[in-house]
Amino acid sequence: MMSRNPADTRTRILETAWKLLESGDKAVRMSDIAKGAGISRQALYLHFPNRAELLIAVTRHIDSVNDVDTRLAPSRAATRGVERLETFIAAWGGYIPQIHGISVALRAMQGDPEAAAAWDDRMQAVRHGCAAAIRALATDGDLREDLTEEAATDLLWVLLSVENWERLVRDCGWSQDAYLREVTALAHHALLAQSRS
Amino acid sequence: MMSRNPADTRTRILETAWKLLESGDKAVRMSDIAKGAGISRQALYLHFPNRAELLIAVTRHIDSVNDVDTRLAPSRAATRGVERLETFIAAWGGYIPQIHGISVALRAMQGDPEAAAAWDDRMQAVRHGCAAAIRALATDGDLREDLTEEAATDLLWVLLSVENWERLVRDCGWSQDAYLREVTALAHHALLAQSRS
DNA sequence: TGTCAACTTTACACTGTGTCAAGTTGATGC
DNA sequence: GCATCAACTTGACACAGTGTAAAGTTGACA
Repeated sequence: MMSRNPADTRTRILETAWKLLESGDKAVRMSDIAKGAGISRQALYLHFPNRAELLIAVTRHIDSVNDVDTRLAPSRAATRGVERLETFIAAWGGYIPQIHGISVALRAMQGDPEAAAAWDDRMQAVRHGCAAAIRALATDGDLREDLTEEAATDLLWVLLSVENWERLVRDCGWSQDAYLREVTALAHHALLAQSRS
Repeated sequence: MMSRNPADTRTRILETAWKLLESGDKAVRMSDIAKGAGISRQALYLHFPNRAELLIAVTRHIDSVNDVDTRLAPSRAATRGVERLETFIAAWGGYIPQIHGISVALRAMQGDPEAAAAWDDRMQAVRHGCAAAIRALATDGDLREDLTEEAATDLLWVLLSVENWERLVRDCGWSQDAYLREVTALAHHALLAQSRS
């Protein structure tokens, strides 16, 4: 028993789970994570009460590793609405690949109310970002006239969903660059009063 | 034992499963379907080899009840590209509510390769419809110049995904009418060379 | 009357999650 | 040096849901 530091073990579990989820191919059972982290399956339950909590902890771990606030800083700093929209799409769209694996696992646990709530919270956070961008657009008078701010927020939020990223990048074989480019262009055409390329 | 006709029992199973999936609230186990159809759980396996095959049979049943070909006739009959796009969105978008329940169940069975393949097939069929509409647009010269036919097909396909419908109608509380209206408008702005309302 | 097909009941194997209890082991304090 | 404690181990078990197997019931039909 080399490393007996509980914090070490915890992060090793989280990193292992992240890696396994990211690789995506399989189902990722508790025993897989335990084996990957080099501990017994039961030891997982010394660190996390159940699978849902473990997955939720993984998302928080990914967030802290990636420093979400820093990623979003350019968007918050943007002065013009269009700029804010573009930087937000770049920030969130660039973050999706990181959380894609955990997203699949969490959505597959629809049965568990805790897991559902955790994923829902994250999506609501994204929605707030969308709302802020749309509000900035509206303030500049750049929002398409026949769209409510509410409706525009919903549309942008849906457009930027992880599922859409999965479809385009994984199913359609788009590169991450192509995804960002086309989604940004689509948002322009769909949301702005007059589209400027 | 009143109705001993196997075909009757089969359709009763399919209708029951459809109804239960549509209601959406719960997990819909084999025993739920059996109870709903008024037979024993084991009798299900006299009609379907496993859960995946049953779910697939439900989708086929829904298709036959709803007569998909008739729904798509207006789209195929459309002469101009824009008209074809609009009628296709109306047809498919109007069909989504019917298959929404089974869609959730089938996607939740990602583990099962048969279920995955079945859902994939259906999505590819939708994609073909998207491709036909895009091709018609391109032929008319109405497609946005900076879009490949391929890319435009991908975008339309993603836009019309069941997941996006779920988000907008279920999560955001849009009416089916609002969904069809806004999605059609979005497709116009996103895909057409110059948007005409 | 006998046979067959649809269906029933009971029982069990398998997988994956989560719980419980009784060890083992290494660091730390005294 | 010795006890203690926390992290971890092994092994067993309950539970849910799917799928399999086997033996019995029942109604239709020839």
